[in-house]
Amino acid sequence: MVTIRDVAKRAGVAVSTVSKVINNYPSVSEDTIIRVNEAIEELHFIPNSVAASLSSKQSGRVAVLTDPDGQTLASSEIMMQYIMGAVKAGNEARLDVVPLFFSMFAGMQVEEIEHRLEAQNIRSIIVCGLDRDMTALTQLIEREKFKSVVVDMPLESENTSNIGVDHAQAQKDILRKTITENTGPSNSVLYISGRTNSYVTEERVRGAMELSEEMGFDLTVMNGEFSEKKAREITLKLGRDKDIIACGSDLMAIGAMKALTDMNVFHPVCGFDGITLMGYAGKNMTTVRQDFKDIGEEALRECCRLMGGDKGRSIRMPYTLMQVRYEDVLE
Amino acid sequence: MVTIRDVAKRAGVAVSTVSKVINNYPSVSEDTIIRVNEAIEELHFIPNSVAASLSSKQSGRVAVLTDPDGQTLASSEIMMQYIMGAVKAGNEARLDVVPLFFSMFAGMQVEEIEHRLEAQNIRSIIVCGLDRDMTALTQLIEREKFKSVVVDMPLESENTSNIGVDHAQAQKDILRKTITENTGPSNSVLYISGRTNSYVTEERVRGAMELSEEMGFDLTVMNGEFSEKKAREITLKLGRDKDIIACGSDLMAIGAMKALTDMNVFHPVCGFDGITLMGYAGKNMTTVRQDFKDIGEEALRECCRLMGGDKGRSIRMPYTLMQVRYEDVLE
DNA sequence: CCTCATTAGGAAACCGTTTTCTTAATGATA
DNA sequence: TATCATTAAGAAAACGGTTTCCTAATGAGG
Repeated sequence: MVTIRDVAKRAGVAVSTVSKVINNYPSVSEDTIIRVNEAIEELHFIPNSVAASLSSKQSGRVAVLTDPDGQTLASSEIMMQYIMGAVKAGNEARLDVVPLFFSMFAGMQVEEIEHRLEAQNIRSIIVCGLDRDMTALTQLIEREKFKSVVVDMPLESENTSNIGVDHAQAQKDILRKTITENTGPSNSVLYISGRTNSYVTEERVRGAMELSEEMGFDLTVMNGEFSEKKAREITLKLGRDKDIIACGSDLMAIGAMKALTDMNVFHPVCGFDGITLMGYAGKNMTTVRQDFKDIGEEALRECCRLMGGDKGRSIRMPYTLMQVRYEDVLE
Repeated sequence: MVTIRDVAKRAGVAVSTVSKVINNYPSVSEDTIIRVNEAIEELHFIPNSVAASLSSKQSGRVAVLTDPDGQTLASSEIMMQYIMGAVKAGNEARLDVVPLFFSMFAGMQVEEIEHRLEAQNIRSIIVCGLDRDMTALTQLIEREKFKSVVVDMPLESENTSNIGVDHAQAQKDILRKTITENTGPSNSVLYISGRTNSYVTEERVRGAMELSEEMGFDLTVMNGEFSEKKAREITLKLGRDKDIIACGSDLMAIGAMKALTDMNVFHPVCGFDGITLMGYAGKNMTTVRQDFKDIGEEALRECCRLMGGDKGRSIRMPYTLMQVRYEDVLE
């Protein structure tokens, strides 16, 4: 393995100088920079990230915490996107990204989790799929020992940023689109919501309710708990008499659509997320497509900013409204 | 952060002694072990894996190389399972697992990939989703600079193990089951295969052909390239006159089933993999369920063995035949 | 009782970086 | 010309472990 010493020798400078060049420190002359970079090129030197992360409290590593075991079947796809995005951005920023899963910390106190993260030189965490009732993880973020970027939870502080789409607005948009594009009476909407301990549920429900006031349609909200099965049951019971079924997640939208199909009723259904599975569920479905990979990337970049000293903030990501078609799945 | 020095002080021994206790070295007295472990407990000491991996050529880190961008939509779920399994087992073995994606190495020569891995202190790699035409990655494995565990490729050497189910046997089993459980004539099977540059395709096709000889049914093999669309097209063209459609992957099975449904034909279809998506595709489908998470776990354990000095070998993992039902998806 | 082998434990070097000090050299100012 | 900043570069001390010696103590063998 070629080390920084080899480069230093080759360039005829001290190791510290090479390090400064690598990290773009000021107070290195143009000449030296060139000489060092040549040596780096010639020797195909790549700095050892493990050593860097050990010696530097700066170049910390960042953990992506996800919960692919979590409630929904869709989560595996979504979590993978988050991870891919973060790993990709981490690669570009020369930052080690380590994937961790909620299940690893099951039953642990905050302190222990903290120790475990410290023991991996983790300085920053990205948390995806956090619910209100996950106290240990929430505490972890709030104690601010780590720079945190939380996806879809309104946490914000000196060391904590949050990121995600504007769920309320997106819900309004997709629902409005669904209503206006369908010629039926559309004055009666069944909204099947996600679990109530989830922030996105609150927001999405709020969006739906606000729109119902604005447009003056009838809105029934039922708790589908993010469960396809539950959504199915609710739809079987109440779906027939409604004009439109709106769901707080794609998975529930699928459950609802299956139920409608079984009943031989053909109301439009809209979901939320934009998972691949949607393509397989039926016709006349729309959804809000979030770009989870982009979110993962941006979350990692935000980690860098926080580690660089920036204050926590709120980041809203774009989304798109889409008509679901099986043909799209076939690429 | 509490370090090994703190523990040493507390236990009244040298750092080296603590290290020996942590790593279960011999030549430490029972007494000392107990004292040290008490100190570890009391201080809540967790060894820093970064430092360990820097100082020790032994405690290397292992990379999981996956390709979730890859051809199939299913891959995101499958790759996630591999990663989860590996991370879980890595956690237990106190080994850092770092996720990497094929796309990161696109267009690179082996040497560069090697350097990049070395620069992360990676000593062992798990490769999932490798195809015959990925020369750089194949070379990477064959140069044996790293201990490799390859999923579903028959690579084996001093430093290389392979792991996976017996694809030929599994294909025979699922096909036999599909044939015997369906009362129709069943003397004519359409087999839609995966891409030909893939080892699993060879094996699965071999299995189907062997069974066709053994049981004396008619077998037509078509190349579906692991594509749902292609499988759909093939089925539209040839499916009607067959009795059974067998596919080299679930995704293709779904494409085939959709095509049959569109044609109002109801032949049994069998796939391969056991992805969640199958539950949404239709009735009368069977598949071979692989436990990708288990494979990931076992792969990581094999990395440990290889790093411990064991020679490479071949590991066959169990699989199950299953009837696909939407109800199962609803758990 | 002396020698030799064996064992328990410690001191110190090392892994490959970063970072903090120093020092030397340069140029500006008085 | 003497003084003081300022800048470029190097030496050395971290970072938190592992590992390689080395020493002291113990017990066995003669």
